[in-house]
Amino acid sequence: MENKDIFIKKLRSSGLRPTRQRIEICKVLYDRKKTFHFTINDLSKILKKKSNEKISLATIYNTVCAFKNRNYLKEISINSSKSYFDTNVSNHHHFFNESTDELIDLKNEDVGNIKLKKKIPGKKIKSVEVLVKIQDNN
Amino acid sequence: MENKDIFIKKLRSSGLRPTRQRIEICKVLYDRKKTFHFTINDLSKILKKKSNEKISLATIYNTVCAFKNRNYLKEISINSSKSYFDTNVSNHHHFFNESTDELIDLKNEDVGNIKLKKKIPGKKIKSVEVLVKIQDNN
DNA sequence: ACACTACTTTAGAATCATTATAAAGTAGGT
DNA sequence: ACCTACTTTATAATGATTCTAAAGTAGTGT
Ligand SMILES: [Mn+2]
Ligand SMILES: [Mn+2]
Ligand SMILES: [Zn+2]
Ligand SMILES: [Zn+2]
Repeated sequence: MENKDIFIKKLRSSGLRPTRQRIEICKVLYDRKKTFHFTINDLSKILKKKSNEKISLATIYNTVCAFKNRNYLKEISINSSKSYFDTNVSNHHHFFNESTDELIDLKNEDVGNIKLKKKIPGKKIKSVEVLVKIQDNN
Repeated sequence: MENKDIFIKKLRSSGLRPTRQRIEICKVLYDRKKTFHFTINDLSKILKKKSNEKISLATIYNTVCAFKNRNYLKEISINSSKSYFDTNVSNHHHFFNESTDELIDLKNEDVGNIKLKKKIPGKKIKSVEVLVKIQDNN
């Protein structure tokens, strides 16, 4: 399991000791090929299924928050009821399927280049992101 | 006060009786020239100052929610901690000033036309909105 | 104007996501 | 092995939002 070493590095560089629980969290987050979009509740349920450890919500929040601060995870705000996180930390755009509450990455090339014609003096731009809300054709 | 009649119509068409409290809420929301972006807490504080009535949070939530359902208000999700509402109910884009937690409208013409090159079969697009996060120059 | 009924207001409780607390457990250095 | 700082976890606290139910009010009809 060479990935484990990568996870340990991720944890250490986030200021966290590599513990059993945190390694399990890393496996769910990063042991996959595609981008993972999730809520804390999603992550918690997956951990309950896939891992033998019981991992408390406090530990999950703690680890996710540290990864977010270290820019190993990105937070996405879609609606007020809960927070989404994204293993794709680059600036990018999203579809949000309101029928399934599912987030889907949009590649930057799938969205024409966005040129802002308005500037605000004394302010710098931190990000420009597009959210496309979609629904099932009923 | 001809505006009062407009407020009464808004309320009735939202399925609400025009009460003292709801008229006060309407005044704060709609008796202004520019778009108003607010949180429930903002609105509550303004009502405490500008109005002699004491208006409970329950009434504020109730009224705002009815206006949102009737499309007299639009909800904007910026971060997970609280919900913003907008008296500009058209599809439009925003600056969000992270230094002040302030929302600012961007006109559609201030953002180049956005052409999506990716479609998702069986889904229809409900909205395409851009959020530009800005911060004070240090 | 009076009465009736359905809708409204409100204080307070309930809920839910998230954060904080603090006691018991563990990792890493010596 | 020992020490100490960091971690885990159950549990409590918080804060936004929603719910409840009792007291108040608006609209309708008389
Ligand atoms: Mn989910
Ligand atoms: Mn505000
Ligand atoms: Zn993404
Ligand atoms: Zn707006």
